[in-house]
Amino acid sequence: MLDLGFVRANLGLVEKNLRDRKLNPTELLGHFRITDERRREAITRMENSKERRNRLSEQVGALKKSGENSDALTLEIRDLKGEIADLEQSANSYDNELRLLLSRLPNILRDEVPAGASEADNKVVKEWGERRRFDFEPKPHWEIGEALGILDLERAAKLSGARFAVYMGAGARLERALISFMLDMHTHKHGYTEVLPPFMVNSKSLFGTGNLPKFAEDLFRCSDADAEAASRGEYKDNDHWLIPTAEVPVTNLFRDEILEEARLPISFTAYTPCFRAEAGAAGKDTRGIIRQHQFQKVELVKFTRPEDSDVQHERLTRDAEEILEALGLPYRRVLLSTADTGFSSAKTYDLEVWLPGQNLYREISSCSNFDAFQARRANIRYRPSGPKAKPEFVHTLNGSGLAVGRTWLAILENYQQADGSVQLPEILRPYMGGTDKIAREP
RNA sequence: GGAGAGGUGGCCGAGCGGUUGAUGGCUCCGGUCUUGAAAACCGGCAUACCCGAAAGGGUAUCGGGGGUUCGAAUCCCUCCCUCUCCGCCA
Repeated sequence: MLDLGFVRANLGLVEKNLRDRKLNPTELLGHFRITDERRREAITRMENSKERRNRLSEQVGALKKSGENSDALTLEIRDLKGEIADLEQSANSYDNELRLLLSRLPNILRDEVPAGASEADNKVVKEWGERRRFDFEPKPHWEIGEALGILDLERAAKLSGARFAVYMGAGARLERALISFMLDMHTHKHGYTEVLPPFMVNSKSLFGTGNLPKFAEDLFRCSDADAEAASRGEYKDNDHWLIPTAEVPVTNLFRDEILEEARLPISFTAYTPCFRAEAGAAGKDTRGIIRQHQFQKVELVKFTRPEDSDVQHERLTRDAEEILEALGLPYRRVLLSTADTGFSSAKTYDLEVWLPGQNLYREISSCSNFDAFQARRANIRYRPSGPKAKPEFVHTLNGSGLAVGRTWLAILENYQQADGSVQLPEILRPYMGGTDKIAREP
């Protein structure tokens, strides 16, 4: 969320930011000025009436104390009460309207984010690794997986419908191996603390990371969660939604807290399944396990001082890249354009892995700097040391380190052999019981 | 799920209808003292919003919401959370 005072003072900039993101400023910002004015007017009138009530009430107290009659004042206050209730209602309604408006405004993009109209304008800033040359026609992962008997999409559909997967045998173990390998690397080598958070969160948490109110349709919710209420700006702490990413529970760990500066930066890594409704993605990526309602992911989350977030963003992105490098998977780093950068993010790098079976690069990680945008929504602050010592919002960052399902399929496609087996990258072998390949069981 | 106890400022902890944003202690910040530090002493220290050029003023906030009252941290209702005991359970 942007700061109200900031939006008021920089309306032009906010509007430009919306245009850069290819969003509609009229729709999102339409009555900001008017709503803001009406809200302030209503608040001022309400507070003036309350002040009068408080003064009169004080006088009643004084009269009662000295044993004098206070009936006249009491009656006057009674009249005031109705007036206050009306003013309060109107002030609240303008206040809610403005807050909802504010909460739907995306983060301000960094200057270095390339201008663009779509993902086609994303900028490749780096390429790593050599694409393997095959002496046979490389297959897509769904063919390799089904043939090896380690991926069963048909039975998954029977169990749960489209966009689910069942991993079998070495396939299941490979998923688990990848999770362990990634967590080990991030905790041992990159200095992250491992977290195992709940896989369900309340709507307050989803507001904190920016998933609500705008993206309710992307989420799976439990029977106690009310999407309608969330769209009105009501966020509960006792309802349940399935997490779309570990970013939500992990970022919200410090919601409504003040951190000691000496603790920063804080780096967490978490493995969780992720649940996404994928509304609006109908017909997209229907083959294989590219786009699932449930997938596993190892996430990286950082909390930093404002002045450190850019450096930490680079570092976090490197931490994710090192997983790909350790696995020997060719990838490229892409700086997302203004149109493709997510709602809460000020700047995002995507890592795209090479998939020879489909002859394309595919997103496998997304690493973002959110500035104070999430911290403001979730009220996550730190106390700077020194004479000023006033709490300030931290900066939050996160990135996939990596999406496990997509890593799984990248290994199948990149390491497939002519005989249908899949060679395992050296570094994974200890996690796979010492075997060096996945082959069809005889 | 049932019974009981409790949720107060960065932390601990008083207050249990009347100028209480809230006693006190700790932490933190500034100062005195000291060669320096510690100790001691003095002073300062919540947040958001509204009005105001500013100085300053106002409103709200004692887990959340609602109610009673001229007036609520204090009384009532309700929800949430924590702790203890019982039950159930992977």
